[in-house]
Amino acid sequence: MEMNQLNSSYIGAEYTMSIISGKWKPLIIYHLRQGTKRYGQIKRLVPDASPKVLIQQLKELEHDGIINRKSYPEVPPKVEYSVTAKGRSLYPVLDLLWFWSHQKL
Amino acid sequence: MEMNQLNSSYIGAEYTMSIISGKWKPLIIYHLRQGTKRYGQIKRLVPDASPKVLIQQLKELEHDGIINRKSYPEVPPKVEYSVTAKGRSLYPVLDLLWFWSHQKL
DNA sequence: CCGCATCCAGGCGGATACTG
DNA sequence: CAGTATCCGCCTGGATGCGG
Repeated sequence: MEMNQLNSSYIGAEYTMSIISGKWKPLIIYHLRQGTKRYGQIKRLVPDASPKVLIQQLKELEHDGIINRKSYPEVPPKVEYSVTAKGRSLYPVLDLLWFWSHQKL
Repeated sequence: MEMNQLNSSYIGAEYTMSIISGKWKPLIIYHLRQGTKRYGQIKRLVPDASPKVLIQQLKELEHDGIINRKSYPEVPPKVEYSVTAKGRSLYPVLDLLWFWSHQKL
């Protein structure tokens, strides 16, 4: 499928946006892009997100197959988040969105 | 400014999305991409949008400099909408969003 | 340490009827 | 023809306190 032809409309663009358009999702993905992180680390990197919302966004990203959650059966608990292959395929999209916003026209 | 370096975080990606993430905006831009259109034509091309919401989306796109509104002082009224240069610079973004959603992983 | 439960507020979009 | 006006439901995200 070639991009230059037959984007029959932009149906589907909304789908992509629905996946990355949570309040903290781009930031979460950005930080996880630097490498696997524990929940507490993410919490500190995104301090303005309340725990409820942060968990919510992580769950949605996990549900959409963008990130992976790995829980270790330890005490105290340890949970690691990392970006999946599908998630990595989003990098060019987020890069372009970022780039457009910083462009002078 | 190069895209491959220093996207200091993804701050800004949200801005781009806020511009194109109205319910009918991608579809509106898609249709206007084919050429200048009158309000009534857009209304027929996007029939599921109520007049209120359609106008609202057009106004926001205009306010953000994505489309241009040209009103002719005639009776009956005639209004034409077209995509601006800034709006055209969004095409690659929307194309990529569309492409990602149709990708098999 | 890593969450979940509850309550709440603001904004977006839908339905319908009306106007210069 | 090209919009306005009004009312209203839903969903996202925020605040706060509790639990395994």
